[in-house]
Amino acid sequence: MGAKRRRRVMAQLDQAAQACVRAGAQMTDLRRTVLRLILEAEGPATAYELLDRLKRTRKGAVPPTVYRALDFLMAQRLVHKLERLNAFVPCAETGHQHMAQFLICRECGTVAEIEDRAAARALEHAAGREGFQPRHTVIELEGTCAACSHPASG
Amino acid sequence: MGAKRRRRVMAQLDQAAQACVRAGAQMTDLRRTVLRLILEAEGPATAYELLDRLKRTRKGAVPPTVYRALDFLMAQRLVHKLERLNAFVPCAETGHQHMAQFLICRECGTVAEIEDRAAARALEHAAGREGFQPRHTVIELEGTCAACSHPASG
DNA sequence: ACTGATGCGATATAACATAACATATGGCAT
DNA sequence: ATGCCATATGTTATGTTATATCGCATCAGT
Repeated sequence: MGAKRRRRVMAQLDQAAQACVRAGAQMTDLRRTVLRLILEAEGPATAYELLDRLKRTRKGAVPPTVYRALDFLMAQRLVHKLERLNAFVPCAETGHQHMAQFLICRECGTVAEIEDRAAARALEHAAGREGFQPRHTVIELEGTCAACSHPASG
Repeated sequence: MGAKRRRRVMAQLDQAAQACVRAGAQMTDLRRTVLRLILEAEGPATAYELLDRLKRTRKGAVPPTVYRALDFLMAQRLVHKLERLNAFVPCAETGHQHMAQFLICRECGTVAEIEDRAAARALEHAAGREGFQPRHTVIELEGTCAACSHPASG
């Protein structure tokens, strides 16, 4: 189903471009390409993996090239960084602001993004009690996913 | 209050040593020294900062020296790693297992460790709904602490 | 003494990220 | 059209964080 997937990626890229227009941000060729590479990746992609892929179509690409694009994409909330993996994934809920939470499987490397409102609220309240104003929150649960917990069951 | 503080660090080191005995783990000189450096630090300490300090008393210290000690201390839950900072802090609740949460101030660099049971429960439930078994959880809120939010108020 | 586990020394290198300065590109006021 | 500014990207170099690997020493259990 490569064709179907490519169409979905294209749609996501168009959505992202529109979001940038609304935000008054410039979705350039470079940024679009890096976002595409992230969307096309099977799982989390490291900056240097993205760089290697980027080089295929952009000869002079070097680390700052990709890190700048990543900074932009993160600022636009189109991409998340997984701090435990030093790797990047597309934002699953592009558009609305949210406190993303990630389930990282140690066995198969799969990453699932969830959004548990109760947990988010609880953390916001806990921060509030301390007089703390959160701007960016990292929530990453590392462990074993359902598939890897029930080996060869299905 | 240097003397008071030194006594507190000593007490924490002794506690840690006892915890290791109970766990059947060896608190060696190196590990004890690295833990002491972390306890003595004003805030989060990076591995290479610890290495520099360690070198003063241990000439041949190199990165693996400190990383091995850190791995041990984290396994014993005596030290936490802050993923956003690539830095290490002592565990505030040494002894009982807990899902630590950190409030990291961007202004002053202060890090507070809290433990909000409601948030922890919510995340555990959310993970459970996905069939995910968490082994290690990272929760880090980056923002502005109370002191930095109310500048020059006191 | 033998053996296996572990802790650490030592060297090298991998992986991740940014600083600093140069060059291009496009909008816009004159 | 020209000059100016802001933004994006190119370019070079370097800084920062972390691990692989091999070897030696120590020590508990047999």
